[in-house]
Amino acid sequence: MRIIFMGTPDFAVPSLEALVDAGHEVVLAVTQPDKQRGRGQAVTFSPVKETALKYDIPVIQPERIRDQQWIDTLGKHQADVYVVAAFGQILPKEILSLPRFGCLNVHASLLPKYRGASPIQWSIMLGDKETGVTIMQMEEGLDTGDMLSQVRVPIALDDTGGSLHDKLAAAGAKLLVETLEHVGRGDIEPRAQDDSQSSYVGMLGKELGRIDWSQDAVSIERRIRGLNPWPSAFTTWNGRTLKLWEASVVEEHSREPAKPGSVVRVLDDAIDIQTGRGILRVSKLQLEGRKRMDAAAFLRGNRVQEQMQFGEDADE
RNA sequence: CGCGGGGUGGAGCAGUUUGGAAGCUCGUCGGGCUCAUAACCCGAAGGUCGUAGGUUCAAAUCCUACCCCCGCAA
Repeated sequence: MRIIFMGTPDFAVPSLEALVDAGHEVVLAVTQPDKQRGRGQAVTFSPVKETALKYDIPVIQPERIRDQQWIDTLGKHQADVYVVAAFGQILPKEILSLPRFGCLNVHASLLPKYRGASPIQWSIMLGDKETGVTIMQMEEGLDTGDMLSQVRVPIALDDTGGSLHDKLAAAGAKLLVETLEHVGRGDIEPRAQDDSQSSYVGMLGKELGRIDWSQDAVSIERRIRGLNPWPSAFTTWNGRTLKLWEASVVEEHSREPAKPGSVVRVLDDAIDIQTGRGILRVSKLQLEGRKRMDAAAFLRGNRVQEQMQFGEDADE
C-alpha cells in the first residue's frame, strides 16, 4: 500500500521500519520540526526523521499540520492510508478523511483504558499486570476511534517505563503490519470503544517524578520504575537533586513509622527509607551532576546515616 | 555563545578558596586470628591528579585552550 507515516519519538520507529520491511511503499514521513534540545542547545532530528532519512523517505516537518498548505501536500501523495504513531499533533477531520482507508493509529494501551499521551508509564505506576497495543481507526476525538486490533503484553515486575516502551513498540509494529493486511482485504471488523470504561492520561511532566515520601512504599516503587528512564523519579538530599533508579519494597506495613523520607537503616548496598506506609530499599541512584550508580558505590563516597532526611528542600 | 556540577590508584569521594611531602571509605594481593567467614587484625601493591600549554623556586591547587561525563532548562 502507499502509506504516509506520521510519528516522532522512538516509539514510532519500529512501526516505520516494519512497514518498510513488509514491502509497503512509504511515500512520505511526517514528523515534528527539529528542535534545539540537550546541553548546548544542539539541533536534533526526531527519531522518525533519522529513520526516514536512512530509508530515503521524504520528510516534512510542519509546525502546524492543520495548515492548508500541508493538507494539500498530504493530498497530493495519493496515499491509501496514513499510519500515525505518537506524532504529537492533532489531525483535523479534513486530514482524517483524505486517504481511502483513513488514518490508523498505533496506541500503547488496551483501549479504551489509558487514552492520551502516557499510557505506558501509567500502566506501571498504577500497578497493572498487563497492558498492550491497540490499532484503531482514527476519528476526531483523542484516541476514541473504533478498534481494529489489539495485542496483550504482560508487565513484568521489574519492567520500567523504558523496557515496557520497547516491548510495546515492537509488539505494535508487528500488529500494525498484520492489521494492514486485513485492512487491505477488508476482512476486519472494527469494534467501538466502550466509553464508560475509558480513562485518560495526559503528558508527563518533570514534577510528576518528585517523590512524596508520605505515600506508600508500593506506590513509590512503581513510580520509580514507571518514570524510568524519563522523566525519572527524584527527591532531594542536602539541597541537591537525587534521582532514584532502583528500589524495592522491604516492608509494606511498618510499625512506629519514623518520619517519612528519613533513613531508617544503612546497609552495605542499599538505603532503607521510611515512607508513609512501609519501607523502601533504594539500591541505585544518581546525585545531581553525577552518574547513576549502585547504592554501594554511593555510600562509599557520601556519608549517609540514620535519621537523615530525603525530600526536604533545605534551601531555595 | 541557554544555566550549572564534575573528570584525583580498580569503584565512590576529600583535598582546589589561603600553591609547597597524594588522602579517606571500599576493592585487590599477602599474612594473621578463627571450626569457619563476605567478620576482625597486620602488611603490600596500585595514581601521567582528563589533555595541551602558561605563570612560579614550587601547580591536583592559579591562568588559557581543548576533550569527555552529568544535572537543569527546552
